[in-house]
Amino acid sequence: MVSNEEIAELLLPEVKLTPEELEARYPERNLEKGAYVTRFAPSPTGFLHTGSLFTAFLAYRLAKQSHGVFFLRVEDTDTKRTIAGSAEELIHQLARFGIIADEGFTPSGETGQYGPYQQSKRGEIYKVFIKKLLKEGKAYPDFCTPEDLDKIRAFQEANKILPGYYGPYARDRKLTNEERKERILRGDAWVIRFKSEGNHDHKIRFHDEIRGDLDIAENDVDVVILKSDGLPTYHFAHVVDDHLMRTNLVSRGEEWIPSTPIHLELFHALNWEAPKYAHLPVIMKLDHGNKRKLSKRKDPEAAVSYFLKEGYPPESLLVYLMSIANSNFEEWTMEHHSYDLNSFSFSFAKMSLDGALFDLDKLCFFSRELLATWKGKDMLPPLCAWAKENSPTFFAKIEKNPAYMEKILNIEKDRPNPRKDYAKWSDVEAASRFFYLEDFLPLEETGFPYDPKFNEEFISLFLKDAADKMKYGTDEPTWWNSVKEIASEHHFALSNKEFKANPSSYIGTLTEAAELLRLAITGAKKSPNLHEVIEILGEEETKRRLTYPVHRHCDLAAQD
RNA sequence: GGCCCGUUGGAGAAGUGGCUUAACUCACAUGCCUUUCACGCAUGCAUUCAUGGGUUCGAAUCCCGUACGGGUCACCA
Repeated sequence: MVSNEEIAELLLPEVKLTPEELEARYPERNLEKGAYVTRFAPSPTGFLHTGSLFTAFLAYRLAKQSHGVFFLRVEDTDTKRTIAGSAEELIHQLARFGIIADEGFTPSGETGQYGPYQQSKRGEIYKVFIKKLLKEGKAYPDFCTPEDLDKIRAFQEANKILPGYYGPYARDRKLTNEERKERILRGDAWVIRFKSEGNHDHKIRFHDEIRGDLDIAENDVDVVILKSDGLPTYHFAHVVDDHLMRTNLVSRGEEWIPSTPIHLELFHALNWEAPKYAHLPVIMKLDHGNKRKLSKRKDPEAAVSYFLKEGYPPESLLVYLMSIANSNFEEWTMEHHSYDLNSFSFSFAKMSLDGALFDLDKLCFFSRELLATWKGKDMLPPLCAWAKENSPTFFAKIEKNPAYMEKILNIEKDRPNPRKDYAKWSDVEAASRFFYLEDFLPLEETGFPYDPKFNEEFISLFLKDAADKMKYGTDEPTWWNSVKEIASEHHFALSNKEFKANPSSYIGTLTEAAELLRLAITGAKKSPNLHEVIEILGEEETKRRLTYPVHRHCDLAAQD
């Protein structure tokens, strides 16, 4: 008679540690009541996905607001898909959003008492529990080749039976220990499967923190828990790690709901208490009238790097994500006049169940609102950082005279309702071009779309007069009065009413006069407050622009 | 295909049997303000809560069926 112990020994002779030793090595955490231990557990298989940021962010907030622990564990058990360096990149990108783990991987390395926090380095730990299950007869070696598995599946499909390695179709489950021993000694390749005691016709009920009670069929599949490469599958690694790392709240994407019964059965078999689960909705996108998951391949906004590159402040994205996560967040921001995410208490109860469509418009809205609350000095450093990475020419301009850029950023900021021009840093680059001579000169040469009702000679005279007589270095009303005076001298009506009452006695309206100035000075029909623009440009440059030979260029679509 | 989850306007959503002739926000539209644009302000935008049936004096809210959308059925996570 070959015992389970003997099989376990044959399979995993190198395992000497005991489960008890591990339990002692990773003791229960001593935290205040209600504190959540959460985690973000990415696979280092590529760039940081927007959905992952969402998941990571919420797990982070949950831990923070409950005075718990948030750790970052790298799930790299799929060695084939692992991309070197991507874990580091993930961690650094998360850090740019202020999401820095208390434990596990941080930008400055690995820390914490519950490590290693990288699954590929925990091989021995998993095997300790695999061996335990083996000894207890709760797991067994499976010698099926991929071809064998294909055959089983093909048979099931042909006979319209539920596919999978379970019950009567779990071929090697029925092997005797003698047979197992013989095949192991013979050197046949094996994996370890969990021996499920579940019944697919039974439903189990488990509580999801977001969705409430869920009734799902029990697991009856003998899932692989140890792959032929000696590493565990996700299912087993999750159960062991989250138990040993004392996670008490697992938040993950809703795609994990169907496999939760497997995890629950595993926890039960190991005699552990399962953590709470919260299955987060997935962020979707509308594609030809259909909702679908944000796709890495089709959607640029699926990659967090896209937003960073476009120059959305990380804070904006986070605010937007929180608005999708909790329906009451937006009202909270209005009530508190604040976008401080740390002050807002996130709750599962206010979470909607189906995946929100990613809405770039709304992101921009939040971003504009947020940036409007930042002064020039707050905006300058992140703007610089963005430009340095994404637009060297822009960066050079800023760096040459940061104070100048700060003034530009401060335009119309000093009032109760500041402008909301910028949703992202690249907007600043576009909007500030005319302030820089090297960008303005070529435009000036091409000419501007002056209203055809004025001839060039008149425009020249008016602008020249304005250059000479307008007041510089004064407050706005004084300046504006000087402009009005000049306009009046050139037979512009001082109000639209006056003009309407007596159109023949005026050459045009004050609005039209202002447009001429605006075009000459900024090159566009729309611009921020002219007075502030002039004050930033300075008297000399303003005069130069106003006295530059007038070129009319009517079909400049870009002048808007 | 089996199973699971979901379905309130273009988008995010409030709503948990009567206070809903369905909040609020974005987007859109119009108007006011204004030296332009933006801001701000005002107004408009679901006679209806995927759909059919049922329970009830009364349903977006409870029950059943249908449709649609999403997810999942790997030695991937």
